[in-house]
Formats: sequence, structure tokens, C-alpha cells
Amino acid sequence: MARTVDPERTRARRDAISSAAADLFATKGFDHTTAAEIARAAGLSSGSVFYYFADKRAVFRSIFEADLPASREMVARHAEGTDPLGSILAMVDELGGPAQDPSASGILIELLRQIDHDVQLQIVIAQTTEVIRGGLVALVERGQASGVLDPELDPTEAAAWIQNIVDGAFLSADPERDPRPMLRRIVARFLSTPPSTQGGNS
Amino acid sequence: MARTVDPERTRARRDAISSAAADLFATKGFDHTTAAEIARAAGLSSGSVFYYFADKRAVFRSIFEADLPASREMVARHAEGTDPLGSILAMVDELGGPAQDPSASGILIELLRQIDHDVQLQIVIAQTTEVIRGGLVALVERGQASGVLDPELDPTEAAAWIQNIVDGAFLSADPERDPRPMLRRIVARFLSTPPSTQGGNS
DNA sequence: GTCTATAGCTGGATAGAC
DNA sequence: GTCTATCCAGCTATAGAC
Repeated sequence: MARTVDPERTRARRDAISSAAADLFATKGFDHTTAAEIARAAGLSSGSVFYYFADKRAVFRSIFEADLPASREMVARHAEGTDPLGSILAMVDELGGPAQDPSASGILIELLRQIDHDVQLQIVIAQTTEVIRGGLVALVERGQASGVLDPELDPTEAAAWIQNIVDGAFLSADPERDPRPMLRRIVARFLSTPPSTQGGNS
Repeated sequence: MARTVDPERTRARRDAISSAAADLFATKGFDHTTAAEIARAAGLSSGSVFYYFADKRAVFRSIFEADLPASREMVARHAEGTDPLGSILAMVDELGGPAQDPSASGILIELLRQIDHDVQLQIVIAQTTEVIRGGLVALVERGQASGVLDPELDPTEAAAWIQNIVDGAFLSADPERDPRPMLRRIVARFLSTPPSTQGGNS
């Protein structure tokens, strides 16, 4: 006896809605994207959108829910290794690479707009941010211990600024220009031990 | 005989609407701020908003129109001086200082969202951005000429990245934390001549 | 110039057929 | 599960009185 619902199919439908919506939200914004448009883009009717999602916000949230496991995976992948700064820069490359894509830029901006108005979304994003920050903090600390990175920096604050810098790159998305080389330069110089300036602590 | 319109009064009313709207747009967003709310906050009726402005977008634009002369003034103020890097950092301080203010952060995010949908707004912002960029480019070039700043950097690209970094600071507005010291560090290190690394060109 | 009142439209979410 | 049809709230922008 077949089950009433095929979970695989349900997931596929949800994903279709989610990814069609992501494109629309990125280009038109959340408020100017109608449920009917999402439905059309996903190949079903407007009523069905509300069968798979409680409301429009839930559709928006679903876009970012996939990021959490992906972030965990990325952090784990860069956690080991003998070169902490190298690992940080590799993470920066991964995080900042999509900044070239205007669609990624658009969805980040939309996220910034929506996050104040949706507590559930705040939780999802806070988790993802924390995972990435945690990975960066650990690497900064290791870099400081090995003398490559400036020991004066507070690791948590430094990690937050790395995320800031990367996010800044998203704000001027230019498909023609790979932001990663400059991002690497900025972050590497930001973190590194001052060449000779002796910080005269007693 | 008094003139029918008192230009001074008209300007005052427009400013009242503009600044009341800025607060609302920053916290609630453009789409969720109604003309009636703006009117109430400015102390007049909803119909009057459309007497002073052609439409809601024009109200939003007016917020940024004041930035252009202010930017010219700031650039002029930092154009002279014997210490180009110092001048750049002073500009970064001025540009990034408001990042602490959640309202400034909110309005920047809203700007990013609206700019795609309003050509007139694009023009206003492009002009302001150009003025600031121009000021930074000149200072970078002078710093390079005097050997303080890395000659390998393309001045225009470097200026654009300074603006990116500053904007990034706005994305995590924290009233408790002054972003300026870190911004100065990041920008100074980003621009400065590499300590000894000889770039072996030929 | 400034108000009140409202026309006219849009779009989220639902009801109920299939 | 998926559709169509639609209700209803909310809003911009205008009309016209004062």
C-alpha cells in the first residue's frame, strides 16, 4: 500500500519552490515577489505554495536553512591543517566567491532587510553565523599561538570583522571582477603580526 | 505684498517630512512605511506629503540628496595636507562613524534594496559615490608617489575597496562598539607598502 | 497649502471543487 | 495534493472642500 505522501517528492517540490523563490527574491525583493509568481516559476499554482509552506516568510527562510549544514561541512573541512592563515584565506575564498554573482548579492541584501522582521529567520542565521565564526575563531587562535597572527587581536572580534569584510564584498557585486584576490590581501594583512612594531607592554 | 509661497517654510516642511521618513524607512523599511505614517511623524496629513513630493520614492530620494554637497565638502576638507594616509583614515573615520547607529545601518540596507528600482536614485547615489571615490583616489595616488602606500595597487580599485570595507561595517551595526579603530587598522594595512617583500619586476 | 475622504488597485491567504 | 476563485485588508495617490 503506497503511503499517501511520498516524502521524496514532497522534498523535491519544496526545493523547487525554494529555489525559484530565491531567484525572484534576489532580483525583485521579498515584497515585490508575489506568491503567484513563485508558483508560476516553480511550475505549480499559487494555492500549492501555501500547501508546502505556512506563509511567504517560510519560503524565504527555507533558502537559508540549507546553509547551516553546508557551513558546518565547510568549517570542518578547514579545521585541520598546519597553516591556520592559509585555512582562513581558503574559507574567505569560499565565502566571498559568490559575491561576484549578482543574485547572491541580491539575496544577501534581502536577508538584511527581512531579518529584523522574522525571529525564526534570526535563529537560522545566527546559527550559521556562529558556526562560521567559531571556525574562524579557532583558526585565529591557532595562528596566534604559532606566532603568524597578531596576538593583540581578540579572536572573536577579528572573526566578526572577517565576516564583515566578506559581506562588504557582496554589496558591490560585479560579475566581471573576482573579489577573492583583494579579499585575501585585506584579510591577510588585517590579521598578520606587525613586522617589527614592538608593542611595549612593560 | 507677501509672496504666495514662503520658500524657507517650504524647505522646512520638506526637511521635516524627509527626516521623519528616514527614521521610519530605516526601522520598518520602505514598503512597510505608509505615507500616512510619514505624515503623522512629520506633523501633517497624508495628502500633504504628496504636495511636497511627487510620490513616495521622491521622499526616499530626498534623504540622500543632502549627502552630495556634504560629501563634496568632506572631500575638499581632506584633500590638502601632508599625510595622505592620515587623510584617508580621517575620511574612513567620518564615513564609518555612523555605522554604530542602527538607523544609519537600516537606511543603507534599504538603499541597497531600492536602488535597483529607481533610476533617479541611482544617479544621486552614483554622484555621491564618485565624489568620495575621487577624493580617495587622489589621496591614494599621492600616498603612492610619496612611497607610503603600495604602488602595486590600482588607485581606483583600492578606493572602491575602502568604500566596500566601510559599508561592510554598517551591516553589523552595534551601538556598543565603535567600529572606527578596526576600520583604521584594516584600511591602513590594506594600503600600506609591503615592509620588505620586494616585488621582483624584471 | 493643507485638510478629509475615497477611488482604485494589489496581493496574501483561504475555501472548496476535483 | 493541487487547482481556481475570491475575500479582504491595506495602501498610494488624487479630488475637492476650506
